[in-house]
Amino acid sequence: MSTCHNHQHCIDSALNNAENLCQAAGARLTPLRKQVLELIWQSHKPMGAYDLINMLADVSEKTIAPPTVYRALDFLLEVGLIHRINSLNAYIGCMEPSTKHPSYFLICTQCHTASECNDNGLSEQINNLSQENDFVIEKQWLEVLGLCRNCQIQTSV
Amino acid sequence: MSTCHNHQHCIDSALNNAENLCQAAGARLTPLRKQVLELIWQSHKPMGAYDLINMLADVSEKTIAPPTVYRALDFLLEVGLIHRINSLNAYIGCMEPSTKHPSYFLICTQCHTASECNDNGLSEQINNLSQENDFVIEKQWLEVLGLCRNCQIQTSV
DNA sequence: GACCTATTTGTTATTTTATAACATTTGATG
DNA sequence: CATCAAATGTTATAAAATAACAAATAGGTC
Repeated sequence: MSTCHNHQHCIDSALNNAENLCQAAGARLTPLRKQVLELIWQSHKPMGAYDLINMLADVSEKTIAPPTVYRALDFLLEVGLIHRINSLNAYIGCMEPSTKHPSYFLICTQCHTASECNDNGLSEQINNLSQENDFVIEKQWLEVLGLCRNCQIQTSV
Repeated sequence: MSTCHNHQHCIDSALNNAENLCQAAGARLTPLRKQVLELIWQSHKPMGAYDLINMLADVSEKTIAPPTVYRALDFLLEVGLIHRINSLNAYIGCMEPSTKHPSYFLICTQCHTASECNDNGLSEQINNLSQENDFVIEKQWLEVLGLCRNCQIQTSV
């Protein structure tokens, strides 16, 4: 991903965004939570909880137990700053945390990049489908696994 | 679910279907695999692997180790006789195993009934979205959590 | 600032879900 | 009936997540 955009800028803006959102919502983006969010934003690939634990241990020079990270993840999920990729047991930064929205992802099985696609047409279709079934939506996840543009090229060479 | 249809018929037809499909595909629906499929079809609720292990232990009077069940589940997933509900780490019988198709589910958070909805419009929408992103689909899952008709009524009383 | 309370984080142990590695059995085929 | 591949059994372990309780810390109130 660092090939096609300035990723440091990406991280910075995500963190700034997070600060603002939390402030507005009266939620506390503590150092730990911010650190976890920052680690998640290191890449555009979904990151496992235990990956984060290891990264935290590396950074902070003290071991971090699972509950610590899971609580930070729960907070970030709750506030909408990250999404969970269920098919991978992994977590990824939200591209548009300012508005609550469903979690739709295209996930490359080769390079593991996950790209969020907030598609209104798709949302409507799912809303309609739910209405037809008298079903009231609480949460929703779409996970599409496959090959991204880049990896199709690599693979076909 | 047993309230609105003859569930034994449901199970029977699923098992028959499975027999035929496996025969046609040259896949072996062994007694164990059939038994696991039958247990999964006991309800329209997603069933955990360890639930199945316990049920098998009850039925067969001998303990069944995890790998045994997971291998049966892998087989059934492979052939397309069941789906995995990633958000619940659980497995459920496929309603239309004769054709390969994506896994779209409405899952009630109250009664835990999961209903598969094979919607072409939705499929097309997702295909379009993928094409726009030059993404080649391998697998896909949609999981919508919420309240089914019945449970809305129960809840609002 | 001192005190109180709620929130957050630390810590230990355990649960839940899934797989690795190797042994044994079964079943189709020559 | 001998052989080989596929399926199942067995033991141990990995990976993901949570329960339960203790300690620390941030905000609000006097």
